Amino acid sequence: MYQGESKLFVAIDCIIFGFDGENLKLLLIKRNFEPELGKWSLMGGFVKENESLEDGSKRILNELTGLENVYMEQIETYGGIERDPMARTLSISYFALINIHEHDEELARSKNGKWFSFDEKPGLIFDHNHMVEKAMAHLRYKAALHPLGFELLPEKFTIPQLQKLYEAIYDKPLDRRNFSRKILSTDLLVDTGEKNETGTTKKAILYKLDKEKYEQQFNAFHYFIPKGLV
Amino acid sequence: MYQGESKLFVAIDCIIFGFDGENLKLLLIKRNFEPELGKWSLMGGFVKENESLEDGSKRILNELTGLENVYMEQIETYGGIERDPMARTLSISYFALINIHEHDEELARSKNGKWFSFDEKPGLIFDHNHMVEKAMAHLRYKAALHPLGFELLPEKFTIPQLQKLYEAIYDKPLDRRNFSRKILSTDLLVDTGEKNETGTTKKAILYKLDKEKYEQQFNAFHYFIPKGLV
DNA sequence: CCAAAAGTGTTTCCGTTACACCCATGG
DNA sequence: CCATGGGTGTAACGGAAACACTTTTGG
Repeated sequence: MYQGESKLFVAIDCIIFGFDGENLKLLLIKRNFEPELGKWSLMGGFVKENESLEDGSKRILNELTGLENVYMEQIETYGGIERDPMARTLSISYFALINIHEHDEELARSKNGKWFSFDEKPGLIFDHNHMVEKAMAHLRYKAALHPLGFELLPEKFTIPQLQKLYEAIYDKPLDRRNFSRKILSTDLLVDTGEKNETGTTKKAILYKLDKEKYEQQFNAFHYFIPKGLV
Repeated sequence: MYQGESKLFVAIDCIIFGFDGENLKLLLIKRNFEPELGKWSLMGGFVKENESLEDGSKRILNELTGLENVYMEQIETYGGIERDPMARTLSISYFALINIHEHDEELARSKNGKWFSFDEKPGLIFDHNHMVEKAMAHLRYKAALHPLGFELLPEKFTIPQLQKLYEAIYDKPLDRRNFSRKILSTDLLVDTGEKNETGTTKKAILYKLDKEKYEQQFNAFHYFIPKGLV
């Protein structure tokens, strides 16, 4: 069936974002395999004959982080003829937003994984730099209008933490008071009654997501950042 | 190289939108080939070994419409295991916005192509219905914020025509005066000095796109439709 | 001179912004 | 008691929405 048509290698590459409280970070691997052994790249793998793309992307993310139930989104499929010098290979990029403190550090280390801030990120193989840029642009685009940011934080978090995240995403300072009002006006946050214990000054309120409203409202337009920023 | 990894069939399917002045339409084909001979589907084809995705999508669109230089955008890649009963096949969906009056009708007819409004659209094979829905959602999402609509109109067009297009996309009536002001405030339109001759009442001004500004501002956020609509 | 569609103006309203003050905490 | 960061309030501004009037055209 479909005789005479070509079959192609199809890979999945994951752009894995994390947030450590100060900087937005990217999880990369130093390749101990060919091609481009010894260079940095995104975590990736081939799509198997009996595996859906969704399953494949989850599997590949899990191989490096040990995580399941992570927010992932298919970004784009890259299909230039010469993008992989070994053989014609398509690559479908997925971005993943993970809570950086929950992943399996041991596992990541064993796969030569390392977190990088954007200002110290090494050059990557193939078109992976381009994939990262595209994913970053998508993150900025989407986080401006949709409550994406929560995916990068722990289950309980404070509004100042969320603000730091948005400031990291857009690399711009935001007004505390306006940001707080915008976030609270979405009605997506529930006061847990607890306070952040880590601070040396006034303790901030710990909120958690109202999962139900979050699902429902995810496609509504919000404006988490000042207009004209993206 | 990459021995032991699977290769997969990879197809491209095109969601082709057109606008006839009243309704938003979709160009579909009645298949005279297997599988699903005799049923309706999107125009598609396989990606060739020596062809990039971009070239492939253009080729496939051209085979049905005879058009080149069409606005196309990659939407999503579908990779469920069972989506094509003949053989495991990925499909990358592209949407195309074409000026319905410029395509090669003869060619389209020879390929069993036919335009459908959304309310008379037949059920489609495989996951093509889902692809259409996704593309439609993308059109709504994007046209709300970016000046996409122009791609569907003739080179010279009037503001009322553009408004009818937006009303078709969102299936909602819009306020003439506010819509006109919004569009003109973008500064993307140039008055050609000509007037639309077809009307039986007051003739509307024919505008054309300021291509340069269009390219520059395409990624800026506009609000062509009232908030909360999408 | 009438109907139908196109063009332009104005007021109102609401969300965003820009800014100030108070409160809690640990040292 | 003071420095630091967190929470809340308010006035001013600007863009969007709601609405009305005038103009052009063909019949």
